[in-house]
Amino acid sequence: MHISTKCSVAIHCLIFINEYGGKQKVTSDLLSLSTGSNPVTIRSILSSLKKDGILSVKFGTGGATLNCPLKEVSMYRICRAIEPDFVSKLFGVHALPSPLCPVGKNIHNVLDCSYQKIGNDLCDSLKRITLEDIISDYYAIRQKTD
Amino acid sequence: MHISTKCSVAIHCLIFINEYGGKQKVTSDLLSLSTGSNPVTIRSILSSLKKDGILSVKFGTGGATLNCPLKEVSMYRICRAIEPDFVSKLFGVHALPSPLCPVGKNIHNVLDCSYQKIGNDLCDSLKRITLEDIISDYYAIRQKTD
DNA sequence: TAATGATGTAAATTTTAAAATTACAGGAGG
DNA sequence: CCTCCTGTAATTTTAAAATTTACATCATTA
Repeated sequence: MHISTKCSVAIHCLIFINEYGGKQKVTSDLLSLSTGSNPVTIRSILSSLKKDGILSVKFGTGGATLNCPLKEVSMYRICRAIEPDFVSKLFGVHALPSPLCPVGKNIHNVLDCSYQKIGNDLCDSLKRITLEDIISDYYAIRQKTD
Repeated sequence: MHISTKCSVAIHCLIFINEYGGKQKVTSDLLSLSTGSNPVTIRSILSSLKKDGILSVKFGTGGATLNCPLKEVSMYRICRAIEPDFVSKLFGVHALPSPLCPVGKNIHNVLDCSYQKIGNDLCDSLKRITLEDIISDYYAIRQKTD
C-alpha cells in the first residue's frame, strides 16, 4: 500500500543497465547481486519495464538494454509500469465504516475528493523527474565520493 | 510504508467530532462504532492528534472536542501528527545493495535526491487541503445522496 | 544436436508491518 | 465507592511484500 521498494530497485536496475548495458550482458543474476534482491523479483521488475517499452530483454541468451531516451522515462512512467494503480494505493482507507452513521456512510466519497487531488499532484511531481535527472545525480554523487 | 489508514480514520474522527462533539459525548467506543476500527486504535489516534493540539480529550469522564479552527488543520498536520516521519516512509528502498558495485554503493544517495523533491511536493500538496475543505466536501456529498 | 545459460512464471514459504485484541492501571463524576 | 472512560503495554492476528523453489522454454555454441 506504499510506493513499492520495487520502484527503487527498478531505478537501480535502469542506472546499471545504462552504465553497463553496452559493455556486458546484464542478466537478472547480475542485477540481483548489485541490488541485493532476488533474481525472480528482478525478472518480474524487468518484465514490467519491458511491457512499458522502457527496455528490452533478450530471451534465451539473456541481457537487458535500454530502449528509450533517458528523458522520456519519468518516475511516473516507472511507478506506473511497476504497479499500474499505485496512486489509489497511496492512502490506506479503513474498510468497514458504519453505514448507519452519516459520517461512516459518506466517508469514502469524502476522502476520495482530497485523495484524488493529492494523487494528481503526486503524479505531476513524478512526471517532472526523469531518468536523465536521476543519472546526472548519480554522476554528481560519484564524483563527490570517489 | 504507506500513508497509513490511520490518517483516514483520523479524518473520519475529526469530521465526526466536528459534527457531534458539541451535542454529545464522543468517546473512543462511539468512534470505534462509526469507523469500524478498534477503540484502542482510536485512542492512539486521538492521543496523537491531542499532542499536536488539534483536539482535546477529557480524561476520566471522556469525550473529544476540537481545539482549533478548521482551516488551521491541514492534511499535512494530520499526517505528521499520526506518523511524524511519514514522508521518509513514502518510498520503500531496498536495504542491501552491493557496496562493491558503483551503482549499489551510491544508490541510496541518488534515490534520496529525487525522493526528497517528491516528498517536498507531497507536503505542499497536503498543506493545501484543510479540514475546512474536507468538511465542506462532506456537506456537499451529504446533500447529493440524502 | 545436445549442453549451457538465460528468461518467464506459477506456487509455496518466509518475513515484515499494520491492526486488533487482551489486559489493566488510573482519573472524573455521580 | 461504583461506573464509565482514558492511556498504554504486551500479545496475537491478519494481510501484504519479498524470497525461495521449481520448472518449462528459448537462443547460442561447442
